[in-house]
Amino acid sequence: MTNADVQELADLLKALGEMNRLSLVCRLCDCNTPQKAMCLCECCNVDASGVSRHLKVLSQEGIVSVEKDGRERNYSLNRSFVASRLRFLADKIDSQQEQP
Amino acid sequence: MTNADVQELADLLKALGEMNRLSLVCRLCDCNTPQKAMCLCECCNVDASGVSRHLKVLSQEGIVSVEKDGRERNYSLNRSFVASRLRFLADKIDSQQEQP
DNA sequence: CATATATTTGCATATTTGCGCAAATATATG
DNA sequence: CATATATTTGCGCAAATATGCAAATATATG
Repeated sequence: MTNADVQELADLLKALGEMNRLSLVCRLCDCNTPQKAMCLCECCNVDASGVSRHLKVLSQEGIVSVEKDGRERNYSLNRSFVASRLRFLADKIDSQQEQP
Repeated sequence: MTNADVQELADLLKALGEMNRLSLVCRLCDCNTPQKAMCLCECCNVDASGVSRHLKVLSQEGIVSVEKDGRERNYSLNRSFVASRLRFLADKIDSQQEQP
């Protein structure tokens, strides 16, 4: 695992490791259709601009996808991407190591 | 998933979501025996006090365990705990939701 | 006991981060 | 075009975070 790989994974975990962002992710997790940002405001304790910024972070990390629809944005969770990265780390972590 | 559950998970991810801390975790990941803090210094770009602080954060989140041995501390990764938390989130994320 | 080694802690500092508010932008609709 | 709605962005601020250095602490060893 290269240094860059570790950095990339750390960035992903950092994006997920904030209460309001993780709340957004959990909210999207429970939806099977893309959600408008306004609608997502309800699940965390910040105003619209804060939600916008959090969603931008999640989007930059590839955690959510955005779909433009008129003046609205529809967000959806990139389930397989996020789950696979988490499992990748989980697998690495609990695989037994050989004796050196 | 309660609000407190989300917060707890976010705290764990935040602890993992920092380059030097994740490097420490990866390092411990590749060892099957507890490692001394001094030895762990090599894998990240901070001095001993920085490593000490990072390990403290990891320890507080239950990510690593400490074992006192004279003037040294031996750290080991709590593999099953960390892996299970990551898989818990992965499972939640990529499980398909029912139509509402 | 004196000294060396391992680790932690206090302190200062630089940087990052999350936030709200107001303004800007984009787009729909009358 | 005027107005309403959705979202983003600039700005300032307070709190959190990461870091190094030096001092403190703990413990081993001569």
